[in-house]
Amino acid sequence: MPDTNKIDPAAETGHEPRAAEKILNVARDLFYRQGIRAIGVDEIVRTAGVTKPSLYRSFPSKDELAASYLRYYDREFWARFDEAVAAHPGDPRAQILAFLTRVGKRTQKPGYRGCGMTNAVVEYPEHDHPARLVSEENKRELRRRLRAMAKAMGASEPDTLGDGLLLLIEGAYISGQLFGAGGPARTVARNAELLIDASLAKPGRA
Amino acid sequence: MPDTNKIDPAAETGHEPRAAEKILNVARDLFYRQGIRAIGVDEIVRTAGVTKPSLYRSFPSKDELAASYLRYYDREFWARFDEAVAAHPGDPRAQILAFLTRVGKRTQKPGYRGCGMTNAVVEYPEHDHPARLVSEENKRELRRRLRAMAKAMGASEPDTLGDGLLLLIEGAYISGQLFGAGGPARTVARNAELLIDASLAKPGRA
DNA sequence: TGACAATGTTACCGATCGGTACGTATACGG
DNA sequence: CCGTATACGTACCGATCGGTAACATTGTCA
Repeated sequence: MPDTNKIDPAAETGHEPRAAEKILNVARDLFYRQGIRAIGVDEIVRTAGVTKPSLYRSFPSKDELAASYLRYYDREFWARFDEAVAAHPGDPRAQILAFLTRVGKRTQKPGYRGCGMTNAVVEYPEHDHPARLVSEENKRELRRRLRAMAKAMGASEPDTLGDGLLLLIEGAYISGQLFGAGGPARTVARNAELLIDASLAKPGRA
Repeated sequence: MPDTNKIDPAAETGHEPRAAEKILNVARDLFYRQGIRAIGVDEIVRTAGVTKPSLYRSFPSKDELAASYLRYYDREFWARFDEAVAAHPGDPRAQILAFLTRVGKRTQKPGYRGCGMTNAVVEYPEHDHPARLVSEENKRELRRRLRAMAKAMGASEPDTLGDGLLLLIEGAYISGQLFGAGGPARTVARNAELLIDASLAKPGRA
């Protein structure tokens, strides 16, 4: 299924960047670092060195530009996720821990701003906003995969464990940008490890 | 230490609400439900049935009004937290679980919008923003208390457990507004229970 | 009743918001 | 050399942003 925006600026490389590509690259950077609502289209086109009509020729609206930014972010996210999965074939526990170890490290880097999609959900509570739709789809799929991995691990309550891992992940995204280096997000992999092992033990209490 | 805003509209009741009080009440509702950046001062004063100079005589700026909203939110938060603590004297495990059980329930209610302070951090990445300062102070104190409670429980890695609980809490705030009813936030207390019990067992692995 | 302080109101400010009508430059095929 | 299509820029739109100057109203206490 094709993108909503008319052009895919990251299609092939080798050419000098077209206006649409420069715009999306700048928008990705500014939207992520400052927030979508905080950045105006004027600032985007000024930074990209283009003009406003160029933006609106490639993207129907600012909201759709934001959605394109998040679709890009979504692809990057799954690339990172699948990389961790591919590093430990057939071992979902190691897959999750590898992913969370890298998340934990990223959260400690200066200027970390959390998950672009999570942030977009906070910025846009309206359920039909283009940016939110992309984010919600990503999170639903993440939840589905985490639950499946928890089941594959043999957890006694796979849905609980999958959801618990998602809570830890989202908590790491937020805590990372809230506390910076040395914050709670540093422990996300270790806490996931504890939670997983506790869930693999027999039924637990009543 | 007194508030930054000139007036405390929730000081005593029994009088017909002054403009400042009406403004703050409306701002609390709109800022929480829609987000701070999404709401303009015109909409606030219009909804409150007052005019703009009334706002700016009681609050130095919109940013400071947002900070006042968050200070109010901070007080409500600690009231809820201390209520759970007081319900289980000397039993930090039960205190945490009581608090998280209520958090989990709140996240399932329609229109749930997460934690106002967490949302403000996402909306304002600048570290010197008045709204962010209030939120960061709240979160630092929460982290401190969670770690202290983890230590009081006798956790083998108290800082790890305290931080893990904070990750679960922040994850519940986000997931609650992201997934709505039936989302992962429902399991926050159960996952905290698993994590706590795993952390109370002996050292774990290397 | 008169003076003062607190509060509310009308009307306005420059800046920025997202978005667009319309003209211009460049590349390419005939 | 011309016609056409594609890509980009100039100049502008009404609406809304956060914030304010100047004036009117009210309550209180002497």
